[in-house]
Amino acid sequence: MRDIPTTYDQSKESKIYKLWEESGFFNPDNLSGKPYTIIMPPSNANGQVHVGHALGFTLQDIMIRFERMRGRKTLWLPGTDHAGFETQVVFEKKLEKEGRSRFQMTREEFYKEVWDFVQDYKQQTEDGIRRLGASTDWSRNMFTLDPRIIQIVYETFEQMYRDGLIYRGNRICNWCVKHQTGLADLETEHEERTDPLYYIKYGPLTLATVRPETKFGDTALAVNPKDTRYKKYIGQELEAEGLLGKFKIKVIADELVDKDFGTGVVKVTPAHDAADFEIWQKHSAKGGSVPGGKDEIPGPKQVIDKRGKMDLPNTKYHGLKVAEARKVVVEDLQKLGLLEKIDETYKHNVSLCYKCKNVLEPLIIPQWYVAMTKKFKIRNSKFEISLRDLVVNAVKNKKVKINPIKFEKVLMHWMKNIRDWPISRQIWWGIPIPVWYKDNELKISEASPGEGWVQDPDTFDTWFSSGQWPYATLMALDNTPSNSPLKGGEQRDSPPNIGGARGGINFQTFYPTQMMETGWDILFFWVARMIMFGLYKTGQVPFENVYLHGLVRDKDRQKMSKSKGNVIDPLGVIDIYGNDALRMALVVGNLPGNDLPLSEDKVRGYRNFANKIWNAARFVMQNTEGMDATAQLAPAHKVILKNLDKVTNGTTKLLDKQDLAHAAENLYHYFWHTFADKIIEESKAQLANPKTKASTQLMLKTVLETCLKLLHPFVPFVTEAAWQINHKNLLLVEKWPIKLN
RNA sequence: GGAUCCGUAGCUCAGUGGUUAGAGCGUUCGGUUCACAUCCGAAAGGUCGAUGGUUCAAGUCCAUCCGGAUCCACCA
Repeated sequence: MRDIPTTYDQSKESKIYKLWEESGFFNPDNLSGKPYTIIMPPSNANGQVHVGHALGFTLQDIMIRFERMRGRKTLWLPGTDHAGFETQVVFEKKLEKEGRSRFQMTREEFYKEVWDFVQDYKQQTEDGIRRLGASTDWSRNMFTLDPRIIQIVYETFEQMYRDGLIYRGNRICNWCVKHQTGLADLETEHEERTDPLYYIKYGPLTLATVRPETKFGDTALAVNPKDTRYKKYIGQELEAEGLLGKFKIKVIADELVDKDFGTGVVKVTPAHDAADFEIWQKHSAKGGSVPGGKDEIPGPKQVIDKRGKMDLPNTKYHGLKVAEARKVVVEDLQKLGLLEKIDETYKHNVSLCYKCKNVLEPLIIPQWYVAMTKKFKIRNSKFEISLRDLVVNAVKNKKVKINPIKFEKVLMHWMKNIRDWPISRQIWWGIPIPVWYKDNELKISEASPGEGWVQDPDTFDTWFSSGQWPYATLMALDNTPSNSPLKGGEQRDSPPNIGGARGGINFQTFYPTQMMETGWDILFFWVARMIMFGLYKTGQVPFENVYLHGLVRDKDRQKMSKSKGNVIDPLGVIDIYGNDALRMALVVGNLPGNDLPLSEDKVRGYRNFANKIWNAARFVMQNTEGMDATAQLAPAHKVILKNLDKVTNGTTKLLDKQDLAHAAENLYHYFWHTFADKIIEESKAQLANPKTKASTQLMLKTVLETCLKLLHPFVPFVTEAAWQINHKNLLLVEKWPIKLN
């Protein structure tokens, strides 16, 4: 009998990984067949590898290993993300703890420190990806700040600018006073609060507001045109008593005003309220957005600055924070008899910064925007379409299929109501916007176009660059010489590149990719933008399928968080229970789009399964030594193999349907409760009988090896370890058992 | 305000309109040195959220309601 340990030793996993990696089979250059590509969502290089990473890696690795065994030229391209705002927030927290602040540093100092911080985590993340067993092609590893990537991002920016799809707009944005940057709507949260609603007298009228401190920025009062109570005031200029003496204010009519809110009169403060900004645009030629709009009211009057303090020089309110100013203003209004009443029960939604949860201050700050609904002409065609509709059509026509399908609806609904996307951020950690200004001129250029030019101080929203990831990575690998003179500051006069993307062998071979596997929480942030950029830049979708996984929660369905102390460290788990155990725990019972509760018990259960595989293999190998490979199968054993074919077919079908959870569960069940509990148990007597021995041996060996192959994508380590006992080649590239008929 | 999803065993969830509604974990009982410190066998446990409808047939389709979750959103 061969001496095989009775327990699967998971400490050998790193050796197995090394064996795979050094074999070269992670690299599609060493594989043949039809390409199958997954671009890994680049992991944020600003923290430890967490169990959410482990989930994504596991699902992607299963798909990749399955397709590789099925004979496809599989590329799984790994990468890490500088993660602009996310990383800057993490880093600023760290500075805060050290009693420092970015506002005491130069931009260069800050950038360098963050760079080193990120490089450190980048290394840790890449180690984590290896330890989690991901069969990625490390020769094609990518980082979002790779100069080749940045180059491509700049080219896209330039193209879109020339197509009129990118513009600089001076309009109201979500401003985070703490982080000192504008944010997209997606980066805001809404919270219902009960705040006092103040009824304030404006001459003969009374209006209700939750923000009395912004009254200094009022440029009009507005009522609903159908409101008979106020008809006589429309168009009138009222004289009113205010905190800074008498003032005049015009009354206008707008449908947006709700007759039933408060008194039916609202103040219009375009500099500090998004709805008011819109009213101003409608009622002013200078508002710009409505051609031929009536020039009824003055423009926005800013009374709050970027730090969230009152900007009213030479008044008692100047320099007060908004919250303090509100108190003082209310007191003063009361003293002057201008405060009619306070409704303390008013409930409304406030917008918060999704990171620091501070109330956002709507401010007018110039930002760069992507025009989502504006039509543009596709190159070499008369066809006009908007970026939004590129995405909508691709999803509608199933050029991109989303699993689970309900997210197609969710995406469509979001796209339908989409507004222009602000892509500039007032942060330092990120890709600088390649725009330079001089007097009233603007040039797109990576480097300074010359004397007197000043660069736009902003950086890109991370999603503007990561949204280009699928083609950018592949094009960067090809490192096709760029025809963009961005570096020199000259303007290119070439048409947009739609449908005629440049690209070398990597791009041509692997684009469009087959699968994008990521979390549903970044469907809008990332997936939608990738589809958009992909179609715009290359004329093709970036991926044919999207698989969206959910959030890994603790055993009580709680979100994992450091403060709750319920965070599961995947690397710690695999040290104790092994990689395969964690992988099974992450995949069984995990349907796309659903959150997954994970417990140590569950992992332990699958550790037992890994050991079961090991021991079944041990039993079969010990009992099939020197077997007669030409033996005839007994009819009973043929039946067993026939049933095994059903398992093979079932697994293949489920994997084709992207139903990894059931594929894993069925295999688990078959292997343990059919193969181990029944087939092996019954084989013991047959092995002891010389008449049935040979057939039994052949049957056992066939079932075992088929199972090892079928199980390999799910539990690659233990299956490879078992396989290696008797084979010189790697299970990694064994042929997938195909029994479909 | 708009939208989406979910209510099935103690827990987590499966369940193409068709026998007796399943799995894993947990629970209870029994057995095990013979591949398996990580084993095996068996059992208990369900008016499938409620009501009504379509159908020969409904956990499954439709409507309404109740309960829960989530996403989006410029109403002061």
